[in-house]
Amino acid sequence: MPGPQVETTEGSKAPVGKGDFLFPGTSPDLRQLLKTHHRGFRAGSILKVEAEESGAIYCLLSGWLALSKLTEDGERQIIDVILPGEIVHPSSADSHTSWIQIETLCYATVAVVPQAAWARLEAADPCMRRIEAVTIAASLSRMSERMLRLGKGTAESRIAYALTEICIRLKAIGESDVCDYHLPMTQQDLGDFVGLSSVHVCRTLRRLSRSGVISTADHMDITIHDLDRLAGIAGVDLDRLRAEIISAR
Amino acid sequence: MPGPQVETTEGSKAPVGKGDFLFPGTSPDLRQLLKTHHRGFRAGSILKVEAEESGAIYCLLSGWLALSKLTEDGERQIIDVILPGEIVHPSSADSHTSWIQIETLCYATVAVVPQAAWARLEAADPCMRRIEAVTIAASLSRMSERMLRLGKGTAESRIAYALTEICIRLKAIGESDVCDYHLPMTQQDLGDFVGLSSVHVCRTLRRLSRSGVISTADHMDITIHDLDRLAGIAGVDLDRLRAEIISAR
DNA sequence: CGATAATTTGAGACGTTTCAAAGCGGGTGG
DNA sequence: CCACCCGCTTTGAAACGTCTCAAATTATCG
Repeated sequence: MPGPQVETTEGSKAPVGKGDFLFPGTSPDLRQLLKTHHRGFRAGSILKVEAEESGAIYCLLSGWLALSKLTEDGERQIIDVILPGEIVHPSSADSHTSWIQIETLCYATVAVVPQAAWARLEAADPCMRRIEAVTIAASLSRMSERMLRLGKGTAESRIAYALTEICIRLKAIGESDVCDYHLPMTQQDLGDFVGLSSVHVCRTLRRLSRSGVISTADHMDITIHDLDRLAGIAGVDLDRLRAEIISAR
Repeated sequence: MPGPQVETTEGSKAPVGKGDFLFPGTSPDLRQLLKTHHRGFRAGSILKVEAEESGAIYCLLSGWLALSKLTEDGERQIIDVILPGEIVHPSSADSHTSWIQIETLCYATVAVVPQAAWARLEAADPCMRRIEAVTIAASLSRMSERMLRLGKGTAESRIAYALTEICIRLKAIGESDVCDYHLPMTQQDLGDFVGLSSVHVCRTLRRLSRSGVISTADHMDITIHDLDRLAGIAGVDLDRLRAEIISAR
């Protein structure tokens, strides 16, 4: 695990995602808010530590985030991966500390909006409510799909599910028309995401390649050759999954 | 797995939970709404099937619910356990099908409130917003704590965590002052909850009893003799956990 | 081009599952 | 009221999947 510092500096790679266009039904007020609090974070930055004081909402404009938890002995579980256009509410039930650690998986631009400003916007613009409800529903849905495979489910189906889920979500935001994308994670990260050791992630990935379902190029460039077969291995109905985790628009 | 039917009949056992008193800052309107849509379900009823059309919000007044997912080959993962005073929003991102199966773990009374009525109440009473936000935050927090242990974490720590979480939540609603409660689940259910086979749940439970941390009596009566030690095995900081999953009030 | 991090592969250890069978308990019908 | 039955728990033994350790290989970056 690298030792990432809290960074605000501009990063190196071209950003993924198209900013405001990602947020549906965007009011001028929201656009303004996002622009005002817009910040860049380099890969591996920690935006928020778990149990830390938290008074802001995080809107991802470009790049990838990981929400993670750490065990006492320093092992990491990635609870969710956040893509451009998604919103993170880090406040837990006590409404002032964070339930999660927020880190960047690559260079990312994020609008860190203070809760007060967010609440004002919410009150002013009724359609914000719907966006939020849908965001939360999608996040619960995909978390529970992953839990299902963490509990029951082999290494193959966990990896296959993760690749399928990411693929579908990327398509929904127009990042990948074909089933071909770059995962900005190491095999270690992917292991922390699906509950496997990095060694076994490697083996599983290679088994999937050998069987021709996917192929991988340098540093986690994934090509899905047969999405239906991958979904089969994941044990997921693609249409049902899309309905559950993709906003209706 | 039993074959539970969709039941609406009154059940047999005395209900757990005190109805309206559980919902904080309860407005007369909410009380009225809960009373109107109040229904009883016997143990093992399925209130909602996954991917089914869903147009209601479920407020649990008494008893226990399980939110579960099924794999293609019929295995079940319990995603969350719901206690009296908690609210379930089954709508997924497409906002009209359910992301989860809802079932009763014992006789339960539930207010099944149509979305329209709920939305009206939400619009009328601003404090509903806060209740909902806190409910969702708590649910995300405890789901992610469980994911952390599903991914990393031994059988012992998974079971220990589940028992700890339930204990803390029961205390918060005044159901159990001492660390002594009845779990309305079989060992199979508990296994489906923490991602273990029922056989291994049994072994783990007995190991925990033999070491004196807990003891179990007939059909899942749990007594926690040393909550701190149990929390230690679970790898959880009790105060941090309470802050994350218990509403501030 | 050397240093450092990430991937790949092998072999053995470990924890959990599966299969099987034996106790226990509670409910039902005779 | 007893006997039976069925579901749940308990225990053992073997099989299986994943992890750990270790070393070789390959990419990345200064």
